[in-house]
Amino acid sequence: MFLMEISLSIPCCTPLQAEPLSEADADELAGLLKALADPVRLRLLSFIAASENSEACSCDLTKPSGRSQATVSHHLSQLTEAGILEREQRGKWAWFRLDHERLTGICAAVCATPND
Amino acid sequence: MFLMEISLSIPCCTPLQAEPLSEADADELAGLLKALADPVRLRLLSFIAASENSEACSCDLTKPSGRSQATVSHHLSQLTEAGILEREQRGKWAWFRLDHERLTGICAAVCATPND
DNA sequence: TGTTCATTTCGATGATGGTCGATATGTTCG
DNA sequence: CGAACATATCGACCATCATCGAAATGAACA
Repeated sequence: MFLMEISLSIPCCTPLQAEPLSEADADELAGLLKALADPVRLRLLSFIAASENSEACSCDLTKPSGRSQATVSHHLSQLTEAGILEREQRGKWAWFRLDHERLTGICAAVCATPND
Repeated sequence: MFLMEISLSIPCCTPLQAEPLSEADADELAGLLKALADPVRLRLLSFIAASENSEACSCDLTKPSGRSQATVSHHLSQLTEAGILEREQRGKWAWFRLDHERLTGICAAVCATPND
């Protein structure tokens, strides 16, 4: 059973339910949602979120995802390009951290209503 | 400038950030996000949300979307199948209403953290 | 500098998905 | 029942995308 409260400010996109979305705004929000809308990417995010400090090394992500190293790199790039992950090079390893604000911004754009 | 507060309970899916998602949970959540992740569908939702009582007739959605009647019907079906829209037949017209709970449930699954 | 290892990029392939015209289904009304 | 209209389904086409092996890039270290 879950009961939770989320406080949001400064969404990343024009809110869906505030007024009719322009084509450009719809493209932008759809692009971010597309980045989320893949089971492998969701599991990568989930794995990272469950790790210490919400960050994980790329080398630890290949095995649990069940995909090739090239495919995992591809997905991580997409999430990074969408601003949902942040990439940091540490020695020869690449570390990825979750950007919680970005994620809540996307949610705010989808769910926020004018009366909020 | 937007400043808003969203109260959530009973998300529709296993939360992304609570623990590592199973493949089945990831597939389910990805399916719902895919339903959202299209600019035409986002604009349809936005148009409906901005209408009286958060509902609109299919006949009023074709023109503003800039797509053919067949394509609009296709998108409305996808949103309905995902539970984001509810379809109701009134005479020969089909009316669609936004399911706010479903939408906030999806957002909760994406954004909710264990400490919420 | 050259070797080693982690990661990205490239190229190709198969699958999924958005789009539309045409047709089918379903609803109202005379 | 039959005509008229709204919506859904069908079939086809084209674009996008997930996937992987192979090759290229980048970083550490001897």
